[in-house]
Amino acid sequence: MPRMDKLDRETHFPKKFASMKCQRVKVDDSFAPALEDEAVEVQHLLAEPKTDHVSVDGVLCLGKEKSSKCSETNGFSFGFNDGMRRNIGGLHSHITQGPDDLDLGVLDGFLDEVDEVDDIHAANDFSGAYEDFILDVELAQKVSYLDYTPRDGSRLRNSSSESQSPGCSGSSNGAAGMSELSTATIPESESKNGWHNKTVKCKLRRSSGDKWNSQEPGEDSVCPTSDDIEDLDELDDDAKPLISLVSGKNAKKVVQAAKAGTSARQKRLRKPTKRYIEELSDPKSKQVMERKSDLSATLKDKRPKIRSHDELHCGGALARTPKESFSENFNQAISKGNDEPLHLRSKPVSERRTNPSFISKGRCWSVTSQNEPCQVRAVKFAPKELSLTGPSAQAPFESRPRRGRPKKSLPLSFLESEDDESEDDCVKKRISKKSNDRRKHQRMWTTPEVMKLIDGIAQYGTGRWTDIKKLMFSSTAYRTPIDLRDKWRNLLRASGAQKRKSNKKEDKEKLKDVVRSLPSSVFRRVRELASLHPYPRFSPGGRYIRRKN
DNA sequence: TTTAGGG
DNA sequence: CCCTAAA
Repeated sequence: MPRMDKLDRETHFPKKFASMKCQRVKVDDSFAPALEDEAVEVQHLLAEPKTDHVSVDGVLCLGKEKSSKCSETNGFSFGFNDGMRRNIGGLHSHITQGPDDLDLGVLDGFLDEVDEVDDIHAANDFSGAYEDFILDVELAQKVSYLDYTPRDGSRLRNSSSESQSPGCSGSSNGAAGMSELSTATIPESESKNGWHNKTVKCKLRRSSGDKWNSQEPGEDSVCPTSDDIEDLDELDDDAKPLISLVSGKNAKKVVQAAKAGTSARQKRLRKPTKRYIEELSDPKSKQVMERKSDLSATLKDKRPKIRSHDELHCGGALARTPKESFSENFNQAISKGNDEPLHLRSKPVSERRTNPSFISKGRCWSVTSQNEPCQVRAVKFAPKELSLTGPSAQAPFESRPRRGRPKKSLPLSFLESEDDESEDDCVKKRISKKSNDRRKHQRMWTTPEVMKLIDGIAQYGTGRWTDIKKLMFSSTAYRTPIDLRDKWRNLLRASGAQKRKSNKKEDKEKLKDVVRSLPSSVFRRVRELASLHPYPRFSPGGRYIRRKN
């Protein structure tokens, strides 16, 4: 699609929104009336019916997905609404809170949850339709939240024709409309980030209210460690290099930066090259792009380099490749709090994974459901302060590569923010800062988990981590055998069952934290097992110890 | 692929 | 938690 010049866009947008507001004035104002406008806008955008530009992407997806996918979607949407609702109550109080006030532990939990979403995605293989939705959301967000002039506004003209809840069962209309929107939108780092920031709050809130309270006594004592803090700081730092680059107008720089980037995380975030996008933008080339993605995945370090950005608009929606990119987007959306089933999130992963009901709730994925007001509002709440909250509020919206087999290949996820040409560098800089960094996806070990681990070791001894994983942690996908082993290593150190070679204060402190958070009984067992199943198979004396079993 | 070990 | 070497 031809790119609109700025002027054009600017003039069109306001109109559109003005009309939108009129149409939906009723949306539920029980909450912060001032926010209503934006809320309405968002809502409307989400419901945006198709326009003349039917994105091929959307159509394809719709056709392919069929019923199975629908049910999956339903689960999410429903869950999200539900969660949001619960969430909203607490938002106010947190909005003004500074980043430092956030409970890091909670944040940690939230971050972990992002990963889980990824898992879910993997299981269900969501595709295009969701992407579109997500993109939509992003657009909506951009428009309603950010105070800079929206672009491509002209493409949103058809807002007058409302199509309620483009559910999965609905005609291709809804989906098409969404994809249309997304095409116009093209994730800009700003919008994305804006969302991101906002949702972090929401989630944090949710987590703190629910998760923590429901924890076991032993876990209550688990406090954020200095590690957490450090990580957060790191995030900020990591983001910096990218920020400046992203703000630059040419994608080239970004690409270079990505190349030069030392952090793997940054690499993953890398934006799609122009050429790549262009190719993908061609409706016919869907297969081509798939192939391409595979190729790029294969070529570890050889990433496509491109430059032009004009095609990005078209490419955006289409460019999303099946898996990786989508998963990322999906997660993004999730982290943005848009469609995320918060109630699911707050649950232990194991529960979620095992409970099929959440993916087949029987509800339709409808953006305009009764729950919507909540959604919108929640979004709304993402106070600007959030974007100012700094590093600690940051959270990754991207999940790490699937556990277990970390793919060396570069995920095509860099599609995230392909639009570089943006003029509003300021906004972008500020916000992109947050989106571009990733936090280590760490999941706190809970006491029950530790106990399970210990049981497993008692049964199998050390060295059979896969077995332990399978038997004791079959329901928790996020714990890999390696994780188990690492945890055991840590436990040994913490329990003093192992000679501690690190005499650094820092390390000791950390260990102390661990000890504090776990019941002493646990450590007793650890010590027992340590003598029974020596971990380093070489005893302190240097003698090899045969594994029992 | 899994384990072990180092970072 | 991540990565790599070795088995």
